[in-house]
Amino acid sequence: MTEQCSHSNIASCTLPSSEQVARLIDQATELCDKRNLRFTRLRRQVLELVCKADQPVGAYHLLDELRESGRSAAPPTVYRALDFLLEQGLVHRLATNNTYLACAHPQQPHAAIFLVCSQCGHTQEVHTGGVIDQLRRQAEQFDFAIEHASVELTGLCSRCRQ
Amino acid sequence: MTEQCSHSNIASCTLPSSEQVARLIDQATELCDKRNLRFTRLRRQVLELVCKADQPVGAYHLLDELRESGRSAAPPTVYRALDFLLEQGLVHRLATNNTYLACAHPQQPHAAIFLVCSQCGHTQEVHTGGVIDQLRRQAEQFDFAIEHASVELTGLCSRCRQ
DNA sequence: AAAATAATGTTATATTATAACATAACAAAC
DNA sequence: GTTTGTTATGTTATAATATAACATTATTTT
Ligand SMILES: [Zn+2]
Ligand SMILES: [Zn+2]
Ligand SMILES: [Zn+2]
Ligand SMILES: [Zn+2]
Repeated sequence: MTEQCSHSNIASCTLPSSEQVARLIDQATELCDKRNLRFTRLRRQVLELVCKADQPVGAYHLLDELRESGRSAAPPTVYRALDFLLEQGLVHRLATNNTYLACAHPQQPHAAIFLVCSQCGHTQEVHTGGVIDQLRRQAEQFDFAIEHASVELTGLCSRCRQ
Repeated sequence: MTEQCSHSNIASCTLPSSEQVARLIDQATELCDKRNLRFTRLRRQVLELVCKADQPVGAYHLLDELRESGRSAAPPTVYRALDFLLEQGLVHRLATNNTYLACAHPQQPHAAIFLVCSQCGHTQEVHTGGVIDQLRRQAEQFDFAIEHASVELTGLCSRCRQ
């Protein structure tokens, strides 16, 4: 997991510290508890793997990691866990490259946009009310009610531009 | 193809008229001519199929239609044609549902956003400089240079809301 | 403890897309 | 107009992503 918080952009290319991962797992535990949902060992393990990755990861990469960890796993194993995490807003899915990444702010529901580096894969989640509001206004002009906004910007990150 | 022009929103749910399809084919012919590219029979046929569809279509749907038309075709047949059309800006690809639709304004390069109805599949291409400009500004704050913006809004279209 | 529910295991298969190499069509050069 | 190089297409196989269907296990409720 990269530091995806738009408020601490400077550290955005550092590797995920174990503290950051632990914090997200704690938040997830609390959140599932609050919602009376089972944060099972499998779901926790998949979230950990997604958090630890320094880039969005594919489902089959997670599957390999689950297997390496000794657990018996097949595609449905990982897809079901990912579906749960997606429903709970703990991870996001990037449609442009079929990958999954941990949400940086799972506590409150939010719309986000993603900056995906086409060179190094580094991906940053940005919470920006402004863009989403403007999209909503645009959609309203067409009498269109947005249920989900997928905004994925592909390009070069600051590091790769230098 | 649906009428995707943001200037004639009212007709957005009408079926594509053969004139509209013919117009887009003409534009494509002219455009390829200008660029010294070969608008072959296959490429024309695939573009026609995409244009005639009243919704974005999947690659394998196009493949079936090619075969029904009597042509020998395999997956690479359609994907290569689609790649060409994508490169030339004649069609767009929707990442959220792996479908392809004809560009409403292939003449000038542009960034577009898509309103995808989750109920009827109707999809509208909207050209809106404002949103893209704001996205670009947001990205600049992170020293990020956008190469491609994928903005796909899923929700209910006006017809399905009633 | 029994019954109901939810989660996971397991096998098979669907869907989307590309690799690799052969053939054919076309364009440029001779 | 034939050779030569280039581009496009045909063809077979396979990769990558995702889901269906049903059996088993774990958890919760009664
Ligand atoms: Zn998030
Ligand atoms: Zn980068
Ligand atoms: Zn367009
Ligand atoms: Zn609709």
